[in-house]
Amino acid sequence: MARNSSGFRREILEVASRLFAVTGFKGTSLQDIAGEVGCSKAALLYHFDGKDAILTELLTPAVEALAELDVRLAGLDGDTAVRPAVEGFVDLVLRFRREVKILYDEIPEMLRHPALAGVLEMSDRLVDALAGRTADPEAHVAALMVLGAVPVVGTQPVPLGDDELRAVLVRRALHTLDHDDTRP
Amino acid sequence: MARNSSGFRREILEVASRLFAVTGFKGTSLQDIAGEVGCSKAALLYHFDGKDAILTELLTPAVEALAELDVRLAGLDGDTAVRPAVEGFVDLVLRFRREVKILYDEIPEMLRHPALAGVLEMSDRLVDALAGRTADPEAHVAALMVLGAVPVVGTQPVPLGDDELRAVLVRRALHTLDHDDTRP
DNA sequence: GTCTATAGGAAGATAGAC
DNA sequence: GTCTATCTTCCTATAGAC
Repeated sequence: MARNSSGFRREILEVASRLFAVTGFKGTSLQDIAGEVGCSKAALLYHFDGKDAILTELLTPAVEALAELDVRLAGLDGDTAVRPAVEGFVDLVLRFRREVKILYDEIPEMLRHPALAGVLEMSDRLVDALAGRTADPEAHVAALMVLGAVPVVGTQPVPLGDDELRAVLVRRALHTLDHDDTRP
Repeated sequence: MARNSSGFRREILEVASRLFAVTGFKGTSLQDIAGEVGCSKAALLYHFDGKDAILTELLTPAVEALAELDVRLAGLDGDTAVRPAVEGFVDLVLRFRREVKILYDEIPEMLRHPALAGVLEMSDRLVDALAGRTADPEAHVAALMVLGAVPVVGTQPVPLGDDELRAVLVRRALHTLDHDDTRP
């Protein structure tokens, strides 16, 4: 036959990974995967113990790589941890883009909701403004960083009052964008 | 009676908002909301035209505020847009924390999946390493910013090759953390 | 190994009693 | 206005034929 068992497994994982990254885990049904692969739901469930098992097999390498980074950093004190942490984290994210997208693309999935019409376009223009309306790729990257950074900090518990948090966030975002405040 | 119509509507919105922010939109059923409010699904659907209508009413103020910022920034050229963009964005996120959480907390919902066991704890330790293992709140904020920034950039289309993107990301992340590379 | 058929359940939404 | 009961649809997962 054209595809052996393990080849079929890999094909299922490949399709599932792509669909999960686009429509989210919950937003993707076995039907969707089966349709794309060109087989039945039952065939999927012969090769995997369930939808969860597919996700688990998909994410395990990335989680293991994170665990390795975790161990590596545990041995480093204070300042010496910063650079390895940054490099390790960046490498991890870039290496497992697809897997990270599975986590994060529940957001674009939500952004397709009618209630959020136009938000994507406004975000693009916001990034443009944050980048100082230049075509410089590095400014664009820095602007995207701010776009991702602020919501995470804003929705996470932080040991700061609201006014203080606002001031710190604005200052550090401007710093990231190389627009440090020089006013008195 | 104890609660009038509009009071009931507000209570439904309040409960829905909280549940959406914790378990995500798709992860929260009308049953869940009704149970928490202490009424039936039918009662919910008497006051709202459906689950989507609840979400829409919940997110509309935040989307409108974003639209206002969008208009305000459209009139500003180049560099002059950066600071208002940063301040406007930070204010927006902090003012609509709950709504932003509804978008972003599809992720923590996923992080509860067995395949991702331990990832939250490892993330906490990663933030600690990124912050240089200090108790300084600003360093902690900067570390959280990097944690949020890198995945967004890594999963977004950027006009850079992989090696270049890695280099830019590492450099700017270190810059955000005040650990700029001073090596030759 | 892969299929069809179906069980079994949960979701959103509706109908009609009160 | 709010309820119970029900409808429809979609989901995951299983059983058994081929």
